[in-house]
Amino acid sequence: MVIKPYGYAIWENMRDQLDKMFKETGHVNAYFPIFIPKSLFEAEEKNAEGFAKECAVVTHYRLKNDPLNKGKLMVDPEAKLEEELIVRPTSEAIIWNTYRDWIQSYRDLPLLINQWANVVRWEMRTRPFLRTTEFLWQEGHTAHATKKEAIDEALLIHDIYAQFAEEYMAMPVIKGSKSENERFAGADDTFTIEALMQDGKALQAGTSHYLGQNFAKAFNVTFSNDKNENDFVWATSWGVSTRLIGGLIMTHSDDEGLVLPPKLAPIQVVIVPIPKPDSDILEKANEICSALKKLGIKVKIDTDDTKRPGFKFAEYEMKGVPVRLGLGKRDLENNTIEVARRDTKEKISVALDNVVPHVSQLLEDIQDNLFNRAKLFRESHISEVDTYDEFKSLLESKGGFFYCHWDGTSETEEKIKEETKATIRCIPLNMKSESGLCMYSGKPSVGRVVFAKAY
RNA sequence: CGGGGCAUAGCGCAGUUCGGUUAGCGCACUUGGUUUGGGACCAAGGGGUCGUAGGUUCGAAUCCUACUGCCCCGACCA
Repeated sequence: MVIKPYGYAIWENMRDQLDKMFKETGHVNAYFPIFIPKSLFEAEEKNAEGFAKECAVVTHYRLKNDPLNKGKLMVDPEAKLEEELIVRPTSEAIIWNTYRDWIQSYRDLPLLINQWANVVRWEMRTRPFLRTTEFLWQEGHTAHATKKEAIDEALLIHDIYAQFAEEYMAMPVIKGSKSENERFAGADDTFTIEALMQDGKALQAGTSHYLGQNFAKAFNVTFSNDKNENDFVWATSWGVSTRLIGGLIMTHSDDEGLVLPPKLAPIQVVIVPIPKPDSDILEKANEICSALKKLGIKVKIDTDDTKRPGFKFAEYEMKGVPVRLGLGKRDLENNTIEVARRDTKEKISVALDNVVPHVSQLLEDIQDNLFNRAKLFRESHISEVDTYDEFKSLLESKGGFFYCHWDGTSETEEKIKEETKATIRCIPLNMKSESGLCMYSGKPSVGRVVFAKAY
C-alpha cells in the first residue's frame, strides 16, 4: 500500500484527533512486535481460526546469492526458522502474552493501552483504502478487573468512534452490535459503527470488542482482587484503520473529485492569485493568510506562476479543498475577494474587511452541511420492510439500510446472505422493541435489525 | 482456484484482422515566445528492448508456441 503525502495528511489528521480522544479518556500508547510466534498466535483458538486463512508467514531469516543465477538472491534453505512467525493481522495474541507478566493485582488494573501500527491481512481481493493487504490502524487493548468495567470500556470507545465519524468525518453512523456471524473471532460482543456510502452499500467503519475472559484464559492472565482471590481479567480490543479514508472519500465526493470536511482537510483554505501572483496581490494574500492562520486555519497561497487560475480551480476542487479564495486586480480595486465553497460550488464576492470572519464561519457551515447532506442521503436510503420479496427488490433497485425482522438465528442470516449478498450490519443499540415475524422464516422476532450489502 | 480480458513512451490509447517506409496520436515533460478572472496558444524538442523467451519469414508490434505480469467478475474479508 502506498499513501501519497496528501492522502497521508488526511490520515495524520484523523490519527491526531483520535489519539487526543483516547488520551483524554485515560489511554496511553505503546508498541508491540509485528512478528508473532505461531505458538502464541494459535493460543486463542477462535481468534486464530478466524485469521488463519489470511496470515502472511515468515519461515526464513536469510537470503543468499543464488549459485545457479548470477546476481540473483535465493532463500537460504539453511536459514529456516525453528518456529514460523506470523505477521500480525491483529495483536491480541502477543499483547495478552505480554500482559500476563504485567498484571498481578487489581492495582495494576485497568490497563488502558493503544498502539498505532501496520497490520497485514492476505485478502484474496483488495480495494483501495477499503481492503488493502497492509493497512495502518490503531488497536486498543485493555484489561479490567470486572466484566462491567470491560463492557463499559468497549461502549466508551464505541461512542468515541461514533463521535469521531460524525463530528470530524461528517459521516453519519448507525451504532449497534454484531450478530454472532459477523462478530470478531474471539469476542463475546462486537460493537460497530456502520456508515452508508453514496452507492448504497454499507461500510463497517470501526469496531470495539468486549472479549470477556477469552484471551485471559488462553494466555493465563490472572490477578488478585481486593479480597485476595485469583481471577481472570476482563478484556476489550478496538480499532479503526486507513479504511476510514475510503469511507471519507465515498461519503462526500462527487464527479469533480474529493470533498473533504474542513476538520480533516489538509488544506482548509487555498488562496489563488488571479491572473497570476504579483506583488500587490501577494501582499494582500499574505495578509489574509496570516490572519486566518491566527485562527488556527490551514491556509495555502498558491504562488505557482506556471499554471493559470482555471487549472488551479479544477485541481483544488479535485483535491477537495473546502474553501477557495480568488484574489485579483479587480478585487483589489473593489476591496473584495471571491469566496468559493467546494461542497455546494457556490461563489460569492465578499468585502476584504470581512473575509476572515466570513471564511471562519464558512468552514463550520461546510462541516455542518456535509454531515447534514450525508445524513439526509442516509435517511432517504433507509427502508423498513416486512416481506422478503420487497426486501430483495428494494435491495437491488435502491440499496441502503434495511430495518427488518429477523428470527435471531445464524441459519437464517446465512441463507439471506447466500441469496441476496446482504448481511446483518448490526443490531442497533437503540432498537425499538416491536414484535413481528422474521421476513425470511416467519418465526417470531422482537425487533428490527439492520441489513445491507456491505463492502 | 474458476470464468473473461489486457500487455505498444510517465499516463491513456491507435496500429495487430490481411506481415512490408524511419511505430503513431492525445495528455504530460523540456526550451522559446505570446497569453492570463474556470483545465491557454504557437513553434521547436526529448523520451520506445512494441511484457519475456523461442519459432516461422527476405522482412514480425502484426503469424505460431511457451511463459510472465496486470485488470475485471465469482468464492474470502475490516
